[in-house]
Amino acid sequence: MAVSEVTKAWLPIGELAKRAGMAASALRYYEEQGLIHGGRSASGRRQYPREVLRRLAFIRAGQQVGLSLDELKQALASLPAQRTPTQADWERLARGWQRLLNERLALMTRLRDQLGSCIGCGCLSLKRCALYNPQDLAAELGTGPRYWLGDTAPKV
Amino acid sequence: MAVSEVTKAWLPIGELAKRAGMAASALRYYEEQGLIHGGRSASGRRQYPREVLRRLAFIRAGQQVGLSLDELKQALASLPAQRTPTQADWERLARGWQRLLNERLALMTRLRDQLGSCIGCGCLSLKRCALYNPQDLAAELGTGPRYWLGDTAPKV
DNA sequence: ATGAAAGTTCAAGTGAACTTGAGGTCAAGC
DNA sequence: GCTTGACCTCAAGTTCACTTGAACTTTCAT
Repeated sequence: MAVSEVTKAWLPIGELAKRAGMAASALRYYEEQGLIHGGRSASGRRQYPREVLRRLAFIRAGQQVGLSLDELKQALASLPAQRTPTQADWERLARGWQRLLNERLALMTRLRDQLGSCIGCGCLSLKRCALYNPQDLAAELGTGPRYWLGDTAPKV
Repeated sequence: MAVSEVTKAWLPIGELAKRAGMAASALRYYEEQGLIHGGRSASGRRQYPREVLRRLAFIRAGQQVGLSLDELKQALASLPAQRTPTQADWERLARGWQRLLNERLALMTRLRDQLGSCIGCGCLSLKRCALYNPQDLAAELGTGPRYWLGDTAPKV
């Protein structure tokens, strides 16, 4: 019989790290933070089901659009705890996410379009200037990561 | 004669902070980091020309799209040192920036569009999956801030 | 049987972007 | 003239998302 029986396919952390393109230390950190979960072998080594790869992909992509690990954790928490998430589960997640992505896209687009007419203009129309009045857009971001926007809103 | 002569309009740090919607401590930090510059009063207090407001707007907006202070500093360094930047100067900056914004927009758009068909699908086509293969897009981001993408690329 | 490779825990370090606090100075209004 | 508030410096603290290192164990190939 071949080396893999029915390929139970528990992934040790190093293997998972390689497949996900992340450092093992990061995965340990994620587990510690409750973003991913796995079992242990008899000798205490971490073992992950393949499903975790999808979680990691979700996490990575989420980070790319500026979500914090905490936000990602919230999102992932809505997945079923012990049964393997179905396609429908993931799609529900993705949908909520697309809304956020769309918002962020709108923010950036608006920023881009106003830049040319705004940044060099002397900004006579402060009321509608994306640069001087980012707070209305920023409000949507809520308690997100600091680097998306500081929490101080202009009083101007 | 009114209270403001020709309105020399040096802004003390508190005033600038209020107008920019940022904390004074942040402005001190920016100055320390060389992103903004100002003079001092006889008694050693910081004084900023109004032009600095524009720099701050630029900085804030840049942060919103994920640029680091270091990148912003580079961009701002291309402004004329002591003469007040002209409209043309700012527009040149804005143009280079729009390119970057466009790239980032493309990344996010692609991410959004692939999410629905990707995240719940089992991802048979790993080769063209935005979730599993973000590194080609990420490459453009260069040495940017960490939160845009870690530096590890998947080997998958 | 042995040594490398891969795993473990736990504490501490890193870098970005600030904030906070202590201790002190200066200017303006009453 | 005195208090209040805005400002100063400098050092240290904070959060996020990890990484690094030390000390130790387990697994695997030869």
